[in-house]
Amino acid sequence: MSKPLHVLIIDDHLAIIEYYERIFSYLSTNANFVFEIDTATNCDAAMLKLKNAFKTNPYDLIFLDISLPPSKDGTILSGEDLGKVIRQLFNSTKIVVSTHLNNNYRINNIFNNINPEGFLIKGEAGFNHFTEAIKMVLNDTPYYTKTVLELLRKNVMNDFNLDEKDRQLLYELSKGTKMKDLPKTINLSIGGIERRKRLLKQTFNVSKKSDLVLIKTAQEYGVL
Amino acid sequence: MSKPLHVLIIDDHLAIIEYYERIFSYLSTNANFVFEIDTATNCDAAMLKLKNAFKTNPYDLIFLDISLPPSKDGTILSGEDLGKVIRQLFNSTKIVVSTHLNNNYRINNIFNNINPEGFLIKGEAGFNHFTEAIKMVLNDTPYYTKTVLELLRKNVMNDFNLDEKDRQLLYELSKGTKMKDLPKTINLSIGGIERRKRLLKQTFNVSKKSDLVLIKTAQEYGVL
DNA sequence: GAATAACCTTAGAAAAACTAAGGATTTCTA
DNA sequence: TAGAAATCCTTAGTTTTTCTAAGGTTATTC
Repeated sequence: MSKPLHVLIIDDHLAIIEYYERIFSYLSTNANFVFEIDTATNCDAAMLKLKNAFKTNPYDLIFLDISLPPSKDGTILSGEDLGKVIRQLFNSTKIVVSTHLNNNYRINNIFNNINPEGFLIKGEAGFNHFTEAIKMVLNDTPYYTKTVLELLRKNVMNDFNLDEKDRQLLYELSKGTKMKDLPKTINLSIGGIERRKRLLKQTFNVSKKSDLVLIKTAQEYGVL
Repeated sequence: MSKPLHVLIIDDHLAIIEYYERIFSYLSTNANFVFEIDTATNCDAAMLKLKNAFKTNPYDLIFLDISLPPSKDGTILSGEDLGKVIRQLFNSTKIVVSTHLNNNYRINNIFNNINPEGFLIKGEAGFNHFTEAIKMVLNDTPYYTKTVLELLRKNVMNDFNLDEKDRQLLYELSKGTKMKDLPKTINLSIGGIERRKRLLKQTFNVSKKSDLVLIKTAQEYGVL
């Protein structure tokens, strides 16, 4: 019998953890896998498990929720930070992100920060999706659910060449941040920001239209 | 009983067509689908089918090979052109591209020109992949095989902000075009092209390395 | 080893991006 | 609804980036 696959489940809802455990146990009996499963319900517990595993028995697979309460010392703010740590610590650990977040900007950020092998949106993933995801990811094939795939697809398509500031601007606008407050976060003069907004409206073909239209269009294109 | 799904299979190998037909027939008996299947083995035949279907019975699903012999009149050069026509003619037809091509530059182009709902690399797709692809695509969920997914994933990740000229430069270099000939195709002075190449090497962290290294790195990142 | 192409530097021109300031217009709100 | 606040749109001037042109150095190759 081969060495069991070391798995860590990180989620702040016990019910979800139990759900995942059931899925792994199903795979054990039906697909000939052997798992050794750890769990953590918050960032601190997760960090502890990760540090221990680092020395002795690195994880093969980590299920990672993004919305987690921050660590006590405030250094780890979410599952996203945790994911970054995992990538730093282990280089062959497969990460499967499972989250209810479903807006493009956040998904994009998660790809940039974690680049997970699997990415499931909770609302669209059921038992079959999870079993499939585990099998695929362990087999070196990425697994993404519908919303994620659609975002990826839009992403290859459009070639807008926005830089970080553009994206930040769009994001802040979508949150309703006021123009006069933007220079604090974006490091440009009001004029410069206005210029960029004008150009953004141009690239999205919504010149002369409202900011709301800009935001919605950017979202449609999967940029936001 | 519901209206049958109108399917067109385009591939220049009869064996492949018969293989696909078997898959559709399997789905008919095992997954309660009803298909009406047309086939075409070259661009002209495909165009004819498309034009006929346009008036009477538009296709729900089209399986499209990319490497096809060009049409007699030389207007349709490959499955890629055919895909563009399909997108122009029909707006609700799902396209599944199945091809043996597997380099990033071509895959990228196919996304930009056709943006298929399904994309399978022939070497990595077997019976299960095809049945799964059909079911998923008809259910409005994109389906892509491993290589394609990995490319898409790289694509969200890297944020190099290359413009058309950069890409063109990389492409020409990869073909072995000489620097002195580039101004003819790229519309910049030699100096400007040299500058861009220097910057490209910088963004890919291969400054001071050879052009070949640049090309290979760009390919690894899925840009080329 | 001479020709050819690639690479690098420099100086200057041209274009693009940004700042700052002020006025016109719209939107908010008390 | 009048006044305040925020946005939008100029303009003029500065800084930064990008490009051209030309010439010199270093590899390649025939």
